[in-house]
Amino acid sequence: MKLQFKLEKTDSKTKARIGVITYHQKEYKTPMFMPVGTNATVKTLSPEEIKEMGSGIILANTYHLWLRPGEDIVQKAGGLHKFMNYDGPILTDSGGFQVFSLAKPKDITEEGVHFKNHLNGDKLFLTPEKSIEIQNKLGSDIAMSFDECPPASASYDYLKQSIERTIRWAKRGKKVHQNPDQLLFGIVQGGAHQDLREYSAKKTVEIGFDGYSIGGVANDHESKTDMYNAFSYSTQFLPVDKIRYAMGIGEPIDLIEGVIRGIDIFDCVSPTRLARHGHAHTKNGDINIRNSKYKEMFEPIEKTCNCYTCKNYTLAYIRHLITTNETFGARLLSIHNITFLHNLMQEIRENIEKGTLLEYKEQFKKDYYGEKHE
RNA sequence: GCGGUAUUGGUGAAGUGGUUAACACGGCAGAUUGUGGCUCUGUUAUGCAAGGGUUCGACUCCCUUAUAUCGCC
Repeated sequence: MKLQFKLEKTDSKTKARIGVITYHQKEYKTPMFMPVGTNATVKTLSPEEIKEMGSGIILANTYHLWLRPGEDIVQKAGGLHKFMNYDGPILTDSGGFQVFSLAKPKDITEEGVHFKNHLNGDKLFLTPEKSIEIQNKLGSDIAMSFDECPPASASYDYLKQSIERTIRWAKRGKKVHQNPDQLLFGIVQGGAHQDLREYSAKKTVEIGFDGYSIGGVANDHESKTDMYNAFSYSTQFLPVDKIRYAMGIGEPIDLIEGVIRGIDIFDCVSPTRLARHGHAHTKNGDINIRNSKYKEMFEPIEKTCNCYTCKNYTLAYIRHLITTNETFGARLLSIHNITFLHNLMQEIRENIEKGTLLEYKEQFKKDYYGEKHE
């Protein structure tokens, strides 16, 4: 049963959109934030908790599941949903980002990418066809094209030839894609260059995908301006009736700016990673719960927050769990951080409905960064 | 009671007459955007048990005291 997307509303003042994803009789609104579950689990959280937080799509990682337990085992289990007991929609990354982080430019060939298994150093070879085959077997609802994800600081010439190759890889991947219940998304690259983003977007749309991703952002300490421009340069050439997905974006302000530039869905490791490192999102900025000032604060992270963590646990207790390296602390903070982003997206949707998204953004920034910011 | 040995940050400790007392852990603080629960960065003893002495200069040598510990009567 394929996941469906329907565009419901477009903001008159910005490029923001509201849409509905239908999946097995359930509806999920966009703009949406997707938690990341690399190894077929959103780290420390159960599927019940994920659903209770209001998550829709979650992300799993092709590269990691390819290595362990292997796509054949997941297939034997009946696919990712059954394997991990999650009946909501699942999106799989293509492994392209691991190429970016594990391979050297010289290991990237026309045929595919040679790189080392990060677990044991074994030589690996991933191709567009292999990536799609793995994702077909995993049985995710949305598969990603296998792309190269060059850093934004790469030279114009490198980006240009990389985009050309990613487009050829996208065609190869689409050709072998054969899971009728699975959508396949193409990926737009091009760094911060307007013409390259335009070219990449148009060529990718020409191939024809079920949705489109913006890749190559927030991977190289590039400026916020460059990131936001990359969104704008890309989305303007994408079909309005298809999902636009900004890969790896999760800072609250980036979500708002992304939505304003026409993005529908985002994924990011940040809420769960920050949680493991003891950080919590709040309306008034992120906090490091290890800070000694929380030692005796017997109150929730945010009094107004409706999440399980804030309804039941105090800063002092969570700080204690984090400093003693107890996994329950990471779990409580993960619940809070993911809920925070889901609530943020809901407020974004409400403000698109009301036509007040830009005002909302200004207020959010004031609260989050303080009066002094900008 | 007599004799030996020891005492350096919150902790384990290095140093041995010569500029700012090594290193590690911990603490404090920061980083983290298509996940290696990893990692990285900064900071953390105005002082070497206490007091006195020798010396140009002492954590380092000497004396006294305190404490710990071992052995002997």
